[in-house]
Amino acid sequence: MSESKDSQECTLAKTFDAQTIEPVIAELWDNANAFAAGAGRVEGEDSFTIVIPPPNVTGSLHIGHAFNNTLQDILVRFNRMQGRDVLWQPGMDHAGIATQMVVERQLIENQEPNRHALGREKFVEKIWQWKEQSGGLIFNQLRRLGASCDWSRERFTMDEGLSRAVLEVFISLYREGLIYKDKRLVNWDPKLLTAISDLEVEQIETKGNLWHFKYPLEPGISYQHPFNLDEEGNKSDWKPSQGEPAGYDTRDYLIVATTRPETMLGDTGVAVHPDDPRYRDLIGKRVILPLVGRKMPIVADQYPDPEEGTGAVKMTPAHDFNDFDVGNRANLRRINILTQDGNIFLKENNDFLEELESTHELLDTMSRLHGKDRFEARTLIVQMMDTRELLAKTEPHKHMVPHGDRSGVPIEPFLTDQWYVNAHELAKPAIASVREGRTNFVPKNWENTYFNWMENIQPWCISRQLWWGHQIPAWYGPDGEIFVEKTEDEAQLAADAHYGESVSIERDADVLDTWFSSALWPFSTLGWPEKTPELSRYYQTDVLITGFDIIFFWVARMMMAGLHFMKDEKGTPIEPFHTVYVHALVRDKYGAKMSKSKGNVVDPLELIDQYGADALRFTLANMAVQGGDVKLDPARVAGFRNFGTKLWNATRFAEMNGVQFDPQFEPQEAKLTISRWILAELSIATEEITTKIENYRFNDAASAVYKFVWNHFCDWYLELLKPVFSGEDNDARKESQACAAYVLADIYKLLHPFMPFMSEELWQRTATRDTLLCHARWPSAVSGDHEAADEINWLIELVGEIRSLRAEMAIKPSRVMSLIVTNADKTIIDRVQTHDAAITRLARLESVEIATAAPKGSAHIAIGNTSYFLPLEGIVDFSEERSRLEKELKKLDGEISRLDKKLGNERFVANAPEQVVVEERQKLTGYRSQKDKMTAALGRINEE
RNA sequence: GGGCGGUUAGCUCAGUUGGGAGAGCAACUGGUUUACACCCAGUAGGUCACAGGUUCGAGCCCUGUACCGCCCACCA
Repeated sequence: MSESKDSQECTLAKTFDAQTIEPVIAELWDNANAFAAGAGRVEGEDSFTIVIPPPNVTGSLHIGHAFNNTLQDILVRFNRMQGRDVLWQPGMDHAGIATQMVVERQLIENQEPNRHALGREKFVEKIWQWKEQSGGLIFNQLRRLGASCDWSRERFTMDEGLSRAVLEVFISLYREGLIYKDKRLVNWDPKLLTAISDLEVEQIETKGNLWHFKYPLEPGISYQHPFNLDEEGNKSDWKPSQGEPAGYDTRDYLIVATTRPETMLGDTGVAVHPDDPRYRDLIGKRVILPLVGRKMPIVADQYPDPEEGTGAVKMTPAHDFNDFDVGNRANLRRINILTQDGNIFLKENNDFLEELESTHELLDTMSRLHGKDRFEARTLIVQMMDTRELLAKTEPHKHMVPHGDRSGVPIEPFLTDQWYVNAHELAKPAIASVREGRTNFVPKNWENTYFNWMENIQPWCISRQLWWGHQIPAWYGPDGEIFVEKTEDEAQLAADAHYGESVSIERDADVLDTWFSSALWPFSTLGWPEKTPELSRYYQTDVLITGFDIIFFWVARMMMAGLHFMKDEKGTPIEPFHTVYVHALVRDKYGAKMSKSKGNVVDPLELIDQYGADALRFTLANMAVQGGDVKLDPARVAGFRNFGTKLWNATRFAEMNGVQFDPQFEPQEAKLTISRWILAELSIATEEITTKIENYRFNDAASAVYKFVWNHFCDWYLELLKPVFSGEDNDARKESQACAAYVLADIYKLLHPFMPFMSEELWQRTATRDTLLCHARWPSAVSGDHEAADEINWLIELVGEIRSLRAEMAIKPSRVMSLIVTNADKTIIDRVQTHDAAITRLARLESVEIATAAPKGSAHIAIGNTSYFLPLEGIVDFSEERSRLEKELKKLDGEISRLDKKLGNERFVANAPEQVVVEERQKLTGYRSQKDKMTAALGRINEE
């Protein structure tokens, strides 16, 4: 190549080496402090804030994080390029149970003393040490993904500042009566030895049995129990809905059913429905609890369903949530017969022993069952009941058993003192905000889920019997009086004042549920309760991006906390965010949930190693369809890596042809049709990408970039430029070089939110830039140029038709031939002349000639009113062309008759919008003219 | 039991206000052309789950059915 054509050596490698370059770019951003809040902003622009869903301090990056953070980063980078004052607030969650478990496990592995041996203070110290050394791994991984958080503002839920916020919130809510202490049943985890909230309980379907036990009535009491007879004359159960029973048995016992025999030791009654005719006369009478000998009342309650089971239900108020409620209404005793770790507890259990006679049977029961594990006790009790002929029936039974989501063991409803938040009260404004559109869910249907939960919300149990977390700021006086204060000193003062003397107080040992501090995240991270500049600038945050699995855990609670504590000058509550974008969970390529046990986990870091962060991000963005699951097939990541390579090579090609950024270039002044065309296409793409990101249509935005780069820019624009670059027209070449550079620069910008590394690298390498790409101004769309578009679209269609025809006719690619154009008007003649070089090159022709008559022995193409012929004589068999034309004609006939019918339908013409009718008419005219030409061509072939 | 979502090409999925269905991958045919084989050109492939209804017109709206998935729920 000669110097005069500005050609130069290419400085880019053949492919983008993500492994090497991504870290370099990351460092470039780091050194420039490129993601600090407000970096790159334009004076006067609004702020844009996202708080990261804080990952667990124990966590490492899984594919869900990668997805979630990719979407956040797209929005953040997009807004930063819009010139907004952007803050992406990063941070981590102390993750109470999870972290404590990790460190405890580590102690075991290192054969160090366990936490009880260490004591609370030392153990917590160990966790802090662990956090400093091993915690927060995930942040480096997020950096590798390209997450543009303001890392200098990293927060931790156990930070001093955030802990102050927790303290403030707890104390305020306590003083307002919205936090209180209560003794009621909680979900108790017998393995982790702590209470957990309803949300941390997972219902798992389990195969079990329904055991039917006979509970004898007090001596001397009996009743008539109805029965039915089946066809074979056997007795069967009778239900109140079945009319008259076949007969009655005299019974001196009741039959109750249970899935949990081990809890019967804590039974304190039997409940029946007040209207159940079978038991009406027994209400107020007593039964005797087998194995124990406790005399328990038969009580009436609405809870038992006469149509279910036997209609009589044993009551264990201390070990079952329903029974607890019934017990409250019927005034039944609560007897706890389990220890914290789920063993039977009878000896020296005063609740249990109260009112019992010390019979031989009781002593036997106690010696056989005391201290036994709850499941072992279940088997034993069934055996003991069977031995006494009190086991009426054993039915296999599938039911949902609550399990602790962390420990995986069945949870135990357990009677303890715990702290609760009055969620019902706090939920009211949170519901109203969404109801009234001040906070919006995207997609909107998640609002139903939100309402459904919020409207049925239960008191939130916030105390945990753990050591890692925010210790509850409550102290107890000698008689149990509670003093909630910020510090021990203040509590001491309050206590002394209360008692009128100096007393010793003791702090509540429990810590708060981790989600309690997470609920404050959107304002605690900004410095609240201090009135910081950040708080006023960045709160309310803009959009929260999260998976649907934590709407309840987190979104709902942030709404409650934010609305309660954040107010404007007029005292109007401010929502923590105006939009909640809820994305799907990432599943494997078969749609199954990823889990370690299934072995189908896709490790995002492996994908990054293999294909680069950009490729992974682009894949995830492409799959972020609103509503659907995301099924990730690693093969797709390879495909999008290829997309990156394509652009990389397009840049290489441009560079090799002297394409250089020219600040003088004004797109409005472009003269060449191809320039005006690609600029118009660029504008359309810009408009679409912008709108789609603004509407959280990440997949549409990504595919719009993809299409523009690959199908418009590479497939056509660069191909069309090849003859220009090698041609003699210096002005045309110069404009093309400047125009290509201009378009490329915009491509880098448009691509940047999706593929930040490669786009930044190309941006930096293709010109001397006065800014980082991540701070460059987002392009704006300008109006299109229809004339140029028509012309190039004609060109594309023509070349496409010729290519198809050549392939169908099996004409060798190496064979060049002429194209004969007939029936061309001035416009077409001009176009043919202008694009002669491009057409011959792209369609592999020798020349393009204007003629007045169709040449002999040629294949025919009709576009608009013009005919194009490829001479085939001596090249192919004409029967090929004949059958091709016949096939085309058949297709056209189909279309024509369809349109004829449609347009012949008066009601269509009358009712359809004017524009649709016009379009259909135009289509019909087009097909007809094409048909005419095809018919003529066929006629010629048949003559020859 | 309640609620939500899905069913479109061999596979994975798009299809935003109703005007005869698209992409990527896979398949098939061909290809050393000023970048790119992680490429280029071309081809084939669909009763849009089923049945009704509304409409001039339905993948899209309505009703029902079947199958699949998820969430919530106190069935002893």
